[in-house]
Amino acid sequence: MEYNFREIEQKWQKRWVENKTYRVTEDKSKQKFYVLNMFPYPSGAGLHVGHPLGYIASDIYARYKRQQGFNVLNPMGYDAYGLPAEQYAIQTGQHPAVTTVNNINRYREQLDKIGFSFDWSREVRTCEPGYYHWTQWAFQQMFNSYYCNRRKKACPVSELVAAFEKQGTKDLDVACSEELSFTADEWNGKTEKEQQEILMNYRIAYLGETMVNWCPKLGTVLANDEVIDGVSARGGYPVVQKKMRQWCLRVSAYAQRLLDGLETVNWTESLKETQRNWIGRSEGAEVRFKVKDSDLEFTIFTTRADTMFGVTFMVLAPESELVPQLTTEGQKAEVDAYLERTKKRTERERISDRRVTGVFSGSYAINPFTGEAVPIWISDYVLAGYGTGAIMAVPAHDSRDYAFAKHFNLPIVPLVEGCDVSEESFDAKEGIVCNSPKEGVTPYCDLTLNGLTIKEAIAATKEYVKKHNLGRVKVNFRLRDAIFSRQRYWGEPFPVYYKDGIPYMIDETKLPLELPEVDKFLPTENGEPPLGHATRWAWDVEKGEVVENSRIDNVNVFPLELNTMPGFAGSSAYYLRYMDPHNDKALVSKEAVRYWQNVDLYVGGTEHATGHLIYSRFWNKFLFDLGVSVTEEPFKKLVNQGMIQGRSNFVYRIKDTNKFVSFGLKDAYDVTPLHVDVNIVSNDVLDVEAFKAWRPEYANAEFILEDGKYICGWAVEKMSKSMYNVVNPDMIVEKYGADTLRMYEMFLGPVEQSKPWDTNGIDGVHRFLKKLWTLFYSRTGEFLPKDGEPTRDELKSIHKLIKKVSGDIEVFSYNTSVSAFMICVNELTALKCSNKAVLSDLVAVIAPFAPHLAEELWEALGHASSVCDAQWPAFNEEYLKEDVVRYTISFNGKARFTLDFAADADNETIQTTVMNHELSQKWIDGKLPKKVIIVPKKIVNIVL
RNA sequence: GCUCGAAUGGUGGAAUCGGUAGACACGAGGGACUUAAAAUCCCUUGGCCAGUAAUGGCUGUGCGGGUUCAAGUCCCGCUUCGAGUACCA
Repeated sequence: MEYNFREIEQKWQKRWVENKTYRVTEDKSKQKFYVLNMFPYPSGAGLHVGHPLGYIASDIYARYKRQQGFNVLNPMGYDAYGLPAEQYAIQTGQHPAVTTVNNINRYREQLDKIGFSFDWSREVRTCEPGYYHWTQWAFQQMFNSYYCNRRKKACPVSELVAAFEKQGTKDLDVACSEELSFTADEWNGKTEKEQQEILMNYRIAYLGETMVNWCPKLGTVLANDEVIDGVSARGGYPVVQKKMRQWCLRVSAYAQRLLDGLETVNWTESLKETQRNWIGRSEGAEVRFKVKDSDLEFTIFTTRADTMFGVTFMVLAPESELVPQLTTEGQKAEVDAYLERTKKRTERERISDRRVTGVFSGSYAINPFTGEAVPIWISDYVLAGYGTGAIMAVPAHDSRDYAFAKHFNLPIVPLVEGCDVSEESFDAKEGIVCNSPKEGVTPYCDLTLNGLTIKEAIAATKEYVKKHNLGRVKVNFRLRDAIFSRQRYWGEPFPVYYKDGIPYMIDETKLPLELPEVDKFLPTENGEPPLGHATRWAWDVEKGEVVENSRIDNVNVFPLELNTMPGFAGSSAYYLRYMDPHNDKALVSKEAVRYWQNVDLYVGGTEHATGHLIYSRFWNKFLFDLGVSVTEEPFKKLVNQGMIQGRSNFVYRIKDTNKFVSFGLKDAYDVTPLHVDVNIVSNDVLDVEAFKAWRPEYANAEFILEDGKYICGWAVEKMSKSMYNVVNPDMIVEKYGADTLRMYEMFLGPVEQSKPWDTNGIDGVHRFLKKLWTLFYSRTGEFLPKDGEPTRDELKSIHKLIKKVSGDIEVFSYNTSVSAFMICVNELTALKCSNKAVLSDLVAVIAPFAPHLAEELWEALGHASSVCDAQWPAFNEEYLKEDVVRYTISFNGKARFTLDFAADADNETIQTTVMNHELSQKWIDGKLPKKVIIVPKKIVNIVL
């Protein structure tokens, strides 16, 4: 009987649905295990063969854990808000909700064919009100919280207000946008509006005036991780800097915790490193500089406090608030011209064109360590957003300052013994400090760093700064607050209305605030976001409901926020929602979250390293402070699956003809390589007839063949329609079955590694499954397995397999597991094994990989339950023991011959036997060997 | 520029603690069955050399050194490729 995968797979997929096989509930009698995939954005293109890679890997793990007796949560859902659906809506007028649902249905259809063990009853979609209710709710909680640096957690803003009323900002140590200082009396004397504005400085979700990445083409702002090389990550449109009032999340408050948390999670070192770099902690000092002939002073941040004596000028960011204050009359025209020029440059230009530019402000700053006056310059190599937006320039020891000094002919003072700064700066933090204070100059302060190492000098200077109150020791982070507003339609609406220009949260009990209908998805004529088109988008405070805009009256009815939330809002806490997806009272119930805790295994791509994986850790930490989440970190272990690239094929057309020459002969002609659809190429051999039928212009194509075949060239490229290298999983499933697809994707190589898709090897895997089938069914359809005692060889083979696969799954080495299956099946076939017990074990261990086939065979073997609940077999070392162990006998590391010994032979016996062996005598040649090394089970090496 | 990772046959990739490479699969070549094809099965397959043959020898994991009885694996110095990040003071 043939292995009829189509029938088998259909049958079991239906049964799984009927029997609710993958439904999970909180079961306190079992240990939980939470497996999660990064949920997909359902794009219009559908799934290609690369998408399921991670899902298959995690599905195998989930099934394996279940067979080990764990209660496994393995959910799936959709990150349904996003730009493509909205862009499509703008072009076609089709409502994004419709596009999204269509895409989701298509995804679901494709996913179902692969046989995943997802509990679809827990599906979430970020665009559904029942889901974004809790996205909005979390935002409100952030609005109502501030971050206390002392307790290192988020606390209610009401506590902060109480503190202001009692003692103003005295003893305040909280995360803020700007250091403010006021007394209780001053606070109490302020109007509501003024107080609200001050509170914005402290809220975790706050409205802030910030420089944003504005993408004119998309008509929206983008977060830093959504901008790559100065263009938008989606669409690749130019991005410019613009100051805007936006909702922001005070992610920076959590910088230290985000950094510390990395030590506690089981992620790859490289991913943790990426996050560390993104968080960018740097220890340094803030030092105040007075402005010459003025009462003004300003603060700079430096990590190189030891270089205070090498400061030869100061630089301000063009956007710095100090610029207008420090620009002198005489320089004003020049400065304004410079500011105008830099403003026009996009982020991209600033990156690509790194010419040294700058302008003198006309003012001088007094170095607090030397009393020296140094000129203050303005240049765009200093960033407004980092540190204080102002730096002290030490050209001798900073390459950027060096380039600037050279360009504008400013002095360079070296401070490290023996360093040569005639050609380039000496940036290394190694060496002995000299020149401080400058030789021959009467010291202005009593600090001498000469003779110290740079490290010691930094510490000494920091100490001095503290002692003399010249500034303070400071830790800076590169991590910025996340900009949380998008000028888009297809996103979560903010549950916010505006009264007198001040944002207020709509009542928590009235959530969710549903996305309104609009007739156009573009910005309005006066530049408002698309929600500006909504006619019913006002909030009646009295009634607690959305009403017509016409009713806005400044008493009870107020306009609602027009921005929507960014893509990462909905994906930041979805793993919590899966624990309790239908709860309309809370994001997640206490019981559910206490049971499921956090994600044990998270599988997804590295592209989310600085986006989703930062935001969602932040979001979780915030919810942890609130007591909603019960763990500090959301994802215990993280596996990054590699990207599957396309393997494109080429045909070579001889120029100006319709003649195509085979790969091996192409060098003899003048040819143009052309992409050819990989689906009509097999093992790089072109299906010539299919090629003629592929495109009308090729109908009359002629071919120059080699060995009667047309061989195509190939290259690894991104999988995309335009390269004709997209392989659709449905096609593979249709041709070979889901089980073959699953096993083949795993066999392709390590899950973490990126690799090109190549359908060529799939026959081998399919052949293997057919071979497995023949262990169970004869050609005539007779069921072969019989009761009885397994032989020693059979036991050895199957236990070797169990041991190997058990170990491999734990470390995600699925490709070697598939090899092990092949070896075992070959062995059992050779042994003509028909033992039921042995074959049951085989089916049980292959079940996570090929669930449909396993179910079919499991049932045939007479088991009543699903193979999903088949206990994972234990291996017995006894069976793996060899009777005889073959040793390789080496002399000075060169293998010479082999000898067999009983497995339990002791070293002394082995040594004696080897030394007395006639073949050994030839090499030893009568002399005594220096050393005999016996490596257990492997080698006897005799050192002569 | 900085950080991290990788490099093994024609190809994808194996190789726990350093243990004497190339598992498994593809492709290729040869053979069996068949009128023929498909399917299936068997043999060979890193390179070079010797032999009628079983077999034997040399060489071989990007390059150059080193440690070791023994190095794909450890150490030092390079080359190339990939990923992340980019004026972060």
